[in-house]
Amino acid sequence: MTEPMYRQIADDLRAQIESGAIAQGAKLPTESELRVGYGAARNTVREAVKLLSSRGLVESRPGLGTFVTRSARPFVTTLAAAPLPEAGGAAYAGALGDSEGTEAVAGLNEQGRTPSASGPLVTVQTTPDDVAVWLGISPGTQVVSRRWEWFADGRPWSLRTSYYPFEFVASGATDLVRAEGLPGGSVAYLERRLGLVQVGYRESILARPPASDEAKFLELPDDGRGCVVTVARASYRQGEGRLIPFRVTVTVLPADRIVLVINSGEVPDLADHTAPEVA
Amino acid sequence: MTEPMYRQIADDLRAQIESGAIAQGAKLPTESELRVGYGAARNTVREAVKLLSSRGLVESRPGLGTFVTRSARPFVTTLAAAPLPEAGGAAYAGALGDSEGTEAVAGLNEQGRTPSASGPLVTVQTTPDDVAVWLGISPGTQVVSRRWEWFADGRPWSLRTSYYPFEFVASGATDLVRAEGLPGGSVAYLERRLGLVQVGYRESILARPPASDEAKFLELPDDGRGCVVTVARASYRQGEGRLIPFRVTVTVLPADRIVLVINSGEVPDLADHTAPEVA
DNA sequence: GCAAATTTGTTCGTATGTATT
DNA sequence: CAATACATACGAACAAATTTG
Repeated sequence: MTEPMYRQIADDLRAQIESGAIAQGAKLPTESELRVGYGAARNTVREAVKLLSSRGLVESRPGLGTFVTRSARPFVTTLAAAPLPEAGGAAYAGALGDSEGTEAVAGLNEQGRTPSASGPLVTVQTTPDDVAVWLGISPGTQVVSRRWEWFADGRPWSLRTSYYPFEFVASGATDLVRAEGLPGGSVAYLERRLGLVQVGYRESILARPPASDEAKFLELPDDGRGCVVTVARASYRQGEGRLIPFRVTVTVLPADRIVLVINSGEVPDLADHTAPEVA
Repeated sequence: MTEPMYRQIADDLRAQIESGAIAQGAKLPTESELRVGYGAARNTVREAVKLLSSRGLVESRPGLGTFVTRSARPFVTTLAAAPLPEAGGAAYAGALGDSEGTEAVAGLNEQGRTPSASGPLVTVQTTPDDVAVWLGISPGTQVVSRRWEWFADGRPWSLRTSYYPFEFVASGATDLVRAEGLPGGSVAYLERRLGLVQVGYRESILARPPASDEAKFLELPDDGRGCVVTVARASYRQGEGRLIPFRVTVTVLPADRIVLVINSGEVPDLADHTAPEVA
């Protein structure tokens, strides 16, 4: 029942970090010092440090040393804003995903962050299987995908990809395949062009390890540590006596730098009462 | 700029897994076989396998071998249900956190899952710093914490801890310190006993590595792989001309087994149109 | 029930490469 | 260039878990 030595060392170091005995940003003892201090082989203390590193508690840099990770102020994103039942046109407007311009990240401005985006990368492709299910179309059908890369304060912040049935383009929504932002957002464009009115949407949130392209863009270490949070939104319109999905947007965010917020009923302004950020 | 050998091996194995050449649940070659196959030392192929393991792609079991992880059907939890403005009493009722009984997990029943809970573990403690901020009370103040352990299908599903200012007990809400469920939930109890009416709440979602006690209960491997999703809810009441937080509930869920869903406006039933679950 | 074989887990030692100052 | 510190790679030995004969 005795713990392996590298776990004991890791637990000891973790306790020192969490108690503040080793402060944020401070340098850990070098591997040689740890080797002597714990009376273990260098490989063994490396196992311990790797455990902490894979948990994100410390970061190692060759030639410099190993440092306690600084927790950065997270980007706060408000998900489901209060419903806007009296707005004309679309009955519901969401904070994350409707707009393609800077409106989509207005919340970041309020936090004193400066958001920016790459233009959309537009591709026509065979539907990914999962997207086909959400859009209610047959696997193998063509879809238009529009991918944006978002930055906040110059740091990568999110990857957002929207999928539309290709038939929308054939029906006249030709701007969908132009690599430019759609004024007012794609939902408004589809309403103008095809008369599709968004009456609601469903968002699914999950956390998972990053794909390699995601890890690369979001600057997540490619060693399996850290994960991404994805917010997948299916937008619905009324049609044929039932609700029909007409767009899917997937937003991928780095888990260690974001907080998602949902307000229900009457709540104070975020500035007045900070959102819970669990340590 | 050449990739380290253990990464090349990991990439090769990952490609085989993702292409299906090694099926879900199938056994990887043993470390000895991999050593011969890749012409590397055993420690090197172990590094490669560890990388995949920390990403959750494979699981190793002593004496048996290493197997491709089976992706389980996730538990779907609906977060912000449609607002209930016409309900008497509390203006807003939430799906996750208001009720202490089985109502809180009714959604699981609909999925054919059988939820169960341990009784609450009640403690009176000094306020954790973060909780103090959300409750708007001074650090060092006493709070009542009520922790529930939830299971679904016999598997651990979530840890839920609610915090209340201790003054509520002194003011007459003495049942808060009893280790029993409160009929109708604690929000209803506080309204009956103290006249506190919940007018809204804010939920903050984030993903982070598990604390060691969380990893233990949720049966997450203690090797840093995997993370937890936390949903922290601050509940507000109207008072003194402003909104005052009166309760904080933190729910901790295993990231690899859950999906959070938010509905806005008109959406189909979940059973009719499956929530997006991004692969 | 027990012993052997198989497979992963832990620990050590050593050597060399690479990034930073 | 030299010193420092982490990264990679190899080899070896023993421990612990599991299955099989």
